Amino acid sequence: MEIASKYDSSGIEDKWYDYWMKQGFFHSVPDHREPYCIVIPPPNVTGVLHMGHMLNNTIQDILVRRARMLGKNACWVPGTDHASIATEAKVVAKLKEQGIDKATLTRDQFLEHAWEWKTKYGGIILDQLKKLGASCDWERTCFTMDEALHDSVIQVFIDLYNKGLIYRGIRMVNWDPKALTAVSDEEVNYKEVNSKLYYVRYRVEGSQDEWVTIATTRPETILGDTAICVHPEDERYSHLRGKRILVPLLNRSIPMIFDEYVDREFGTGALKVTPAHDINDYNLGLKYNLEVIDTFNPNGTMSEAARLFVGEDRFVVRRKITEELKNHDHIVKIVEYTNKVGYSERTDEVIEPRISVQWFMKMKELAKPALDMVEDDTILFHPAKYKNMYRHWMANVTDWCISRQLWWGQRIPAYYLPDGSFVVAKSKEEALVLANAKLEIGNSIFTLQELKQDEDVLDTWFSSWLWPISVFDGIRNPDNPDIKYYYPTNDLITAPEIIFFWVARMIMAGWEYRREIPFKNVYFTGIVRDKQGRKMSKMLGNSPEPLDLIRLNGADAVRVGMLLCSPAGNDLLYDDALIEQGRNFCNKLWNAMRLVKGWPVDVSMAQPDVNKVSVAWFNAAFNTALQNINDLYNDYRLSEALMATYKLVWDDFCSWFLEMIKPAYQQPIDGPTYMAVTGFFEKLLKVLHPFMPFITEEIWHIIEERKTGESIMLTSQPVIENYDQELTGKFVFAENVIMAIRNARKEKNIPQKEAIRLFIRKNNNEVPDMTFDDLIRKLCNISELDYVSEKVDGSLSFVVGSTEFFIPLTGKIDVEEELKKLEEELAYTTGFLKKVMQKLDNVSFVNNAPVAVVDSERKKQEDAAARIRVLEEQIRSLSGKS
RNA sequence: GGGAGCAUAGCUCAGCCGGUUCAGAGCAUCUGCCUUACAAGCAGAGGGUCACAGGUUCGAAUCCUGUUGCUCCCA
Repeated sequence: MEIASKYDSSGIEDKWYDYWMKQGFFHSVPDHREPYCIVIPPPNVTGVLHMGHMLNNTIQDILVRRARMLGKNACWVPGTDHASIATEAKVVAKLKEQGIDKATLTRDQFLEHAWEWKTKYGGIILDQLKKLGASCDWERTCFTMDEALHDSVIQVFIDLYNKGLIYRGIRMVNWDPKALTAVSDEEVNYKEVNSKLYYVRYRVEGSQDEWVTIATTRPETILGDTAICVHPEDERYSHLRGKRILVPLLNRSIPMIFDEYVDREFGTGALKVTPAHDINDYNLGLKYNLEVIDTFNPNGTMSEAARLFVGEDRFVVRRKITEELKNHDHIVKIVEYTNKVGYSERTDEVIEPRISVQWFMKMKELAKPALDMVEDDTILFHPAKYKNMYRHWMANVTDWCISRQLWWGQRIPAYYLPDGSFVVAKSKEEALVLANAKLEIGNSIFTLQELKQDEDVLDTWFSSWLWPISVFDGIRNPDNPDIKYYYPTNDLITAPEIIFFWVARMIMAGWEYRREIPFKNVYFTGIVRDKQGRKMSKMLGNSPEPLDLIRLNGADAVRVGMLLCSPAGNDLLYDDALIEQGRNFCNKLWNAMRLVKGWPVDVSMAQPDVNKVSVAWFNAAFNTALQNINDLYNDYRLSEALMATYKLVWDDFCSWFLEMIKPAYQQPIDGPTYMAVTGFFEKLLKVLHPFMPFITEEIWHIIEERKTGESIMLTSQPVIENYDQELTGKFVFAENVIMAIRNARKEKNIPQKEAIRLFIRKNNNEVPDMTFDDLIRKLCNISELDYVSEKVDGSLSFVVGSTEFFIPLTGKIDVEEELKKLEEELAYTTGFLKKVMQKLDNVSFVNNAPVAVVDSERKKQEDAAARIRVLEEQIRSLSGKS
């Protein structure tokens, strides 16, 4: 059979993915086995696959596939998130393109469009994950607005409201004037911007020419000023006590107030107070009972209350009012200034602090157990450093604003009565019952028509925080078999950016509704950046198209490339070279298969000793490596587990083992060795499978005939078996000998084809160990290998440990060069011995250091001394001759 | 402004509850090789005052203090 010399992933990957799907290998139902469960961090329905998803989902797939091969009942639940703001923005934009204004639609009409959009685009990202090889249980695919999940959210809202944990309150919120909704503190990004600091003077009421100068970055808010505040101990302003000030342009009279809040060093030390448009001013307003004048409309234009510039945009007004203030001689100066401005994470619009009525959730009570469970390692973070960040946030947690002024999402189940009070209930009908039950006897009862449901929807995270429970319908049916079997889930793989948005809140919800953790481990991935360390973004155009990468290199290569350089929690600097490395590795594996498949097998042949020892050695190497790989997995050091596997395959298996047992050209291999080789190959494929699902499946089917319905993904991971522990150490010596001979050949230009003789002299009464002598003979093309008691003249020589090796050569020995090399080695070893002696001569060291350490130093001393004797003797005899 | 983390080879990182010549890995670089699995390869080589300055110790990349630089989180 002719097999291509280069591995080509095209065709192979789709073939196997279809096969896995058709066979239903990804599907899981509860049974007697130990469960292993991951719920996917649901990507937005607006999203398309980006590099971050690739990394994140590769890791999940590795863990799931491995768990499956460890005999667990593995279940990876996929799904998507409705993403209120992002999706609504997309739908609004799309409608606009079609000439439809959202404002002309009813809520129901709009939602119809939104669902249509979701049906059309919402599944794209999940389909893309299939190209990556993701072994999700697609039959369990969930969406945060599916009926079950929706109802769970509503039920939880009602429950928390009844427990007094949800309340309605007037607060300063982060208003997004573009999305026309409040957003939570976590959804505001602060960016440093170059702006200006305007020094504006306000006239003191009742005076002709007495002024107070304030400094502000937002002159457009002057129209909403309701006080001027200075520090009570600021002598510059003490004369203004009891005075009133006139707001420029409006001549509205406002009080002077005195509060320690003011920073005397900043600006002029006098602060204009605009309670409606600044959180700190708002607090001052509460304290001094100031008037609140909201001068902005929801869309960021000036409201009637501003009296000037009504209907004009806040940033246009900033410019215009500055002109106007100049004209009236109120501007003292304008200086350049850098400050931090909040931007909406969703729309990138400048956030406007705004007073409004919103729904909030109390966090303090829920945060306590959620913090404890991470502190005491009931839930483990990988890497653990994120515990610090988590602790800090949880200890300073503030109430969560959960209402959003949108239509796409779970509508808040609160119903308002004509008198402005409200009841919270699952349906309008139930709300009516509750409302009437509250009535005092004699009052006329309410009708359905009189009830008005709250217009707002809930924050998307208010549904995702239930995700690990709600995907199994564990809120509505807390005792159903799925939730009881799969929950708590095992691992969560996510980005540190959403540790508060999501991770912390899932832990809270898990405790509140199941009295259990939602997952045992949280693995934080890094951010995928470009070579210059910049975050990948559409705007910069610095992100490769993931599906192109997969098409060109194969999903296995992409998975390997991405993982190799991304230890948990460290950012990954993406480089095409990484994928190339993955691709080369696929090719290596492929060619190893070609080699082995190409050997004719002669079952009548006895197994040569050299093969026997080689097999025993690789068995030792494999098991040692497997132990290490298992340990790395257990520590969630996946990239290191991959690297260890990579080296086991490439170095130990391909570079050493296959060369060791390789038959001569066109010669057959013996049966037992061939069986061992294919056995090892299969074990390696299994260890590799979680990292590289496609190529391992392909090769697994090539190296042996398989039945329909069989798959490597259903096999078991190799377990540690007995092996000769001493063999690894003995091989290191042989390896050194082989490398020394290769070097000698290279230096002397002796081609591999030309056989050489090798003589070995043991010193210091050492007994020769001949375990690998045949192997050395084979790999180095040695025609004659003998032990001698005297040095061999006219030979190239080298020393390994304190054993001397001689390669007889005619006329090719450069004595000077040999001496130089020996002198160098001697100098090095002498230096080493000196250092060891320094330690051993130090009484404190011998007395204080552990016995094992001292012993090991003594051993070093002996070995070095023995080696020095041999080197010195070689030098003596060599220079004696010259 | 408050807090956290990091600094080791050209790059990405491991080592860090002190103890093997401990200074490592992969990639990159350089030198030989188209050796009948693989040039997407093989065989080798070079490369670091472990950010800087002190301290503790018989012994420090590892522990302590300070300095500098970078990153992240919160306000």
